[in-house]
Amino acid sequence: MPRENDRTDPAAPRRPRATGRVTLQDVAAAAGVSPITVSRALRGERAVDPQLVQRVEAAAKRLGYVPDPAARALASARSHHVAVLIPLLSNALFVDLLEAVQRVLRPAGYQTLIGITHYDRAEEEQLLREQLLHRPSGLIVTGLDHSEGTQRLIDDSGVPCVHVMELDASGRRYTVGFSQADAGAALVDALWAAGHRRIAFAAAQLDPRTLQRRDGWRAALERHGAFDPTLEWLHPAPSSMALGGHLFEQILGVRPSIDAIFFCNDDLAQGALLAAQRLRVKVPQRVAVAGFNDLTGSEQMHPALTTVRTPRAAIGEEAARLLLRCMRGEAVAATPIDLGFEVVWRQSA
Amino acid sequence: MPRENDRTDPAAPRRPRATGRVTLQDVAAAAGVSPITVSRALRGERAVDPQLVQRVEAAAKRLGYVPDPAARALASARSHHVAVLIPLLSNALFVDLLEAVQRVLRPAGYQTLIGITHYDRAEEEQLLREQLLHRPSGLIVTGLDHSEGTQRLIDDSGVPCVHVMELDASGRRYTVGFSQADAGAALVDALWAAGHRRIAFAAAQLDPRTLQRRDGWRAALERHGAFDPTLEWLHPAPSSMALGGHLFEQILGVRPSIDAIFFCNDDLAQGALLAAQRLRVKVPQRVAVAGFNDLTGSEQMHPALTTVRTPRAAIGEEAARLLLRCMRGEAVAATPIDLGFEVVWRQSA
DNA sequence: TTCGAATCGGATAGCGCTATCCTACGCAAC
DNA sequence: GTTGCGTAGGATAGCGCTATCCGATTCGAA
Repeated sequence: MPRENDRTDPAAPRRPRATGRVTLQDVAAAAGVSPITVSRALRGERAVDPQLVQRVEAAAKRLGYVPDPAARALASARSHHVAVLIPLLSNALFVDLLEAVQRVLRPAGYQTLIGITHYDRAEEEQLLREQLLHRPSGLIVTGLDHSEGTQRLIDDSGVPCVHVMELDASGRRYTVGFSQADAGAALVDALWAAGHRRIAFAAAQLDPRTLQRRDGWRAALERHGAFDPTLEWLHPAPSSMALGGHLFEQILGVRPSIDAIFFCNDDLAQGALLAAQRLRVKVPQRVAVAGFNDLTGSEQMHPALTTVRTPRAAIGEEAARLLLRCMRGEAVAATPIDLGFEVVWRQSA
Repeated sequence: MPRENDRTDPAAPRRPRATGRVTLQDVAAAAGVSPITVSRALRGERAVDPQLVQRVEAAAKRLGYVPDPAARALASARSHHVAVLIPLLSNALFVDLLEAVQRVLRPAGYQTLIGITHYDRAEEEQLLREQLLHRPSGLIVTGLDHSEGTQRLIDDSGVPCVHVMELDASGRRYTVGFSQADAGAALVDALWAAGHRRIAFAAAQLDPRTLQRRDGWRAALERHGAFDPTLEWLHPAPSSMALGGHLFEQILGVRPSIDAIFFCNDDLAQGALLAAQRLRVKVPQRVAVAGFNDLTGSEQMHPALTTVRTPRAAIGEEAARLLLRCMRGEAVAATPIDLGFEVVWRQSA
């Protein structure tokens, strides 16, 4: 009896590698059609006789056929990956965004590749370069401000790309988000309406969106004739509750006349509220505190934090849906999708 | 002049698709060797003349060659993906873990595929099934408790798998973590040493690790002869600061004799501390509060939260390193890697 | 009727790599 | 010599899919 690898006749075809996988071939044989027809039937590509489609689908289901992503990617030069670039996962904002994106993309058959840029444009570029190797079908990136190389990679790749969290009215990019500047201004207007007059802006990280909020804060104050550059407190370090506490203490120490502080995000603001307790500073009587994003926990704070609720889950879903349409090849207008925001008034102001 | 697609001679080879990509072929031509030699030289597979290796590497670098992951995956039946399954991203614990994993795996050339199970065993199984399609080189999963199907998928796939956050002494699985039960017991001992006698355990989510902490709490109390089943408060809902507040209020209302509460995680405990402020309950005088994990913010709380610091970053790194060795085909003993924990004593107890 | 156009299944040839087999060569043992 | 064996480069054949070209058939318009 010949051994497994006995190859007396060199012309005999080599035994195929037994991978145990159900292939298109198997489905084709079972359905009595050619492999290419199976491929087309399952992808809904080109017109295929509905009866055949049904037969193919039945066979595929019966055999438990699942297409091989690698083979697909190699043959079509497109994977079913979607690359998502976000600055951080330690900010609940981006986690909510990401979960929403996956909720839409996964049922549609797309794998999300997550890239964490740490607010670093060079790292973003490097990540994008790596992810483009996988020939993603789509791209979701945070914000509009990228390195030249990043922008060129996006453009040259020809991969549909949706920018989230900011809006671009130029019509050259797909954007889903809201106006950070308007949101900043709206919060200031609310504080103004409540009687606060010396409204400071305290920020960390200083990413583009933070600075846009700052611009909104400034514009609103100028409108009220109450802008003063010494009200601006910018700190380049990453946001944290601890830093929020430090800023709070420092601001009140240096500028006691300030009667409200708009922190660029809820992390800082929560830290400030806790520092206020330690320092026995009455909020909002002595000074009002407001944050941005309305993270979980902000409502539990004591006093509860006044903040701006941002629609990150909706942004994620909408961005994913928009991307799906682009990836399907539909012609979609690049109109900015503004999902707005909401000032949430609570006891801290 | 013939048009691009002018094909007068049907026997002439079709023009290759111009993808613009630098392939192995190109490098081979530039280095004056065959493609397979380039492949071997770059992968360090088999013995290749060092001079040739150098020539090939130089050519690859000069041309900017980067291997195509899809082609590689298809030919070798192995991608350079590592699938990571974690319950949540909204818990900083897992974010820290994930960042550490990526910090080790990315420089080694591996892409992480993140799967979020939402503490749902069926969803975990489904995610794993999808991710295995990509033929990952390795797997990192949270905990030891999985559905039968999940376990079978892992075993049958033959993909090296590291379990994190718990330890398994059976020697049949790779595990990196610490003893959740010991950590729970250690915290109880510390509370006991500080004079607390009626120590409640309050938990949400009720995942396996939470219950192990409960077991540690119970074992310690029994050792001290102070166990009482009415001290146990389990709530199946997901953890949140809000829920922590509710539990705190409820526990003190129903069992006023309780003088310390061990919350199964810092989220709940932080919520409890905030609720204490609202309710004007003195912590730790009236009741001590302790948490678990030492998340950012716990130190800022007022009073600062007593908790257990868990080495999640170290766990992520160690797990990734272990996995790398397995993926390289090294024979690695499946000894549990215990990275310990540390009780962090602060003002809340 | 005739011809162009539209429709749809199939044959063929890769996508860019790696597994596998093969062979040439050098070197030591007998 | 010759046999044996280890070493290292190369030829060949896919991995499982899809792009592309073909051709048979149908149909409406001229």
